[in-house]
Order: sequence, then structure tokens, then C-alpha cells
Amino acid sequence: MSDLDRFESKAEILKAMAHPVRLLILEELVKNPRCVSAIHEILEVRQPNISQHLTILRNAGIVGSQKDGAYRCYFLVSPGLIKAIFTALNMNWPETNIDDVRKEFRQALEERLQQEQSS
Amino acid sequence: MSDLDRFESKAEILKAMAHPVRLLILEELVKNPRCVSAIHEILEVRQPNISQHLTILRNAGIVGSQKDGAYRCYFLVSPGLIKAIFTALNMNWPETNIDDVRKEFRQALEERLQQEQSS
DNA sequence: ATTCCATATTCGAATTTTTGAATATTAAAT
DNA sequence: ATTTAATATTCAAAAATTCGAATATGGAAT
Repeated sequence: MSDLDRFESKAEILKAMAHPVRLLILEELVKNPRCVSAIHEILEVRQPNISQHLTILRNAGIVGSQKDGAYRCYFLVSPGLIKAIFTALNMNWPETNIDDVRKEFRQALEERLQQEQSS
Repeated sequence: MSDLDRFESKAEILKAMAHPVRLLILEELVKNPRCVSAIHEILEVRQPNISQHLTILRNAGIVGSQKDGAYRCYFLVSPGLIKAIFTALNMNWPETNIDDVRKEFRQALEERLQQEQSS
């Protein structure tokens, strides 16, 4: 497994989430499973487009679906994952102090130069 | 602020992260600030392409940079956010049980139908 | 001054994403 | 059987992404 392959599937998940409409859908599904028309009601987006976005989420393994009569119920496959990402995005994270960076960087740079010499 | 606008900037962050090369870069920056050539060494990708990916991360506000002589040091603006997302992606989350979903869905569906009647 | 090293930018082609429009499918209701 | 409601699919055009190739910039070293 190459180094890049390790991130293939994670990039897929993030890419599938990386759209405002799909985030809104996911926010709703965090609360409850929902059918398409319920999602349609809270989103000024045409129904076929919602189905298209749901297909993207399904193909990424983020949502699953289950038929119930004429309705189709969508739900989160791993609610914990989605909740954790939402929580992370909603948090007020401290930002890096630029002076700390400079020290760390110098150190990392020196390490790299030493390795270069020893090879 | 429309409902969709609430997710505009979060989608931007996720989109910027949603690429294997950029995830690998971020994984490295979680450990230490790094210059472009250090990143280049651990990634079989041409240097201009790495700069392009770094530009995407910078435009999304995910990384910052600081000149140091001929080098340019890249670092995470909010390391906590990136770490939290990595942690979430690396966890082994339990998956939804389909039978639980059915109950929840029925309930949500009924709520929706009642609201419809009352309006 | 010139060369070398680190990094950035520009351009263009290939690919992918996005969305509306139209249409199809399937189950429920009459 | 038709109609209606819920959802999905297909197609096409516009927009955005990706990445290599070539080139540019700017600092360091000789």
C-alpha cells in the first residue's frame, strides 16, 4: 500500500461531505432518519438534485437507505463519524502562534539537514 | 444568512482537505512545520504540484506559511481541527443497526405527517 | 555576476463535478 | 385502470478541479 493509497478512501469521504447541500442533508440526518421529501422541505433545492446528492453520499458509504412503501428512508451509516466531524468544524479552535512555529520549524529543518549529511 | 450559507465555509474546508496528496501533507504538518522540499521528499509528486496543493490549503485557511531564507515554512493554522478530523476518520465507528433505523424513521415520518395536517 | 537551490506561477488539456430539464419508475389511492 | 405521489435516472452544458510542462522569482553561494 503506497502512502497515497492510505488516504484514498478518507479523501472520498471528505469529498462526498464537501458540499453545502450535502452538509445540510447530513445535519438533518444526524437528528433523525429522513425520507427525500422531508429533506426537500428544508432545502430550497429541486428534488432530483437532492436525489443526486443522496446518491453521492450513498456511494461514499456515508448514508444508507431503506424502502418504506413509497418512501425511501435515508440514514447515517456511521453517525459517530459524522457527528465528530461536525463537532470539530463547529469548535472554536485556537490558532497557531507564529513565533512557536518558527522555533519548531528551525528544529525540523536542522534535523532534515543532518539526515541529508548522514546519507 | 440562508441555511445553505451556514455550510459554505465548512464545505470549503472539507473540500480543501479532500485529496490524498493534501491529506498526506496535512498528516506531515500535524507532526511538524515543514518546508516544501521536506514535503517533497516524502511524496512522489512533482514540486510545482505540491506548491499548487499548498496554495489550495492556504486559500482555505488551513495552513499558513512563513518565509525563512530561501525556504518557506508551512504550518497548520488550527492544528486541533485537523487532528480532530484525522482522529474521527481513523476511528472504528459502530455502524447503524437497520432495525433501529426503521423505528426512528416511522416516528419521524409520523411527526412530519402531523405537522402537515396542522398547517 | 553567475549559478544554484527553493519555491511559485501560468497555461492548457483532460477529467470531474454540478445542476437543471426531462423523463422514468414504483407504490398508493381513487 | 388511471391518477397521483415519492423518488430515481439520464442527458447535456457550464463550471471547477487536477496536473504536467514550462517558466518565473528570489535568496544563497561561489
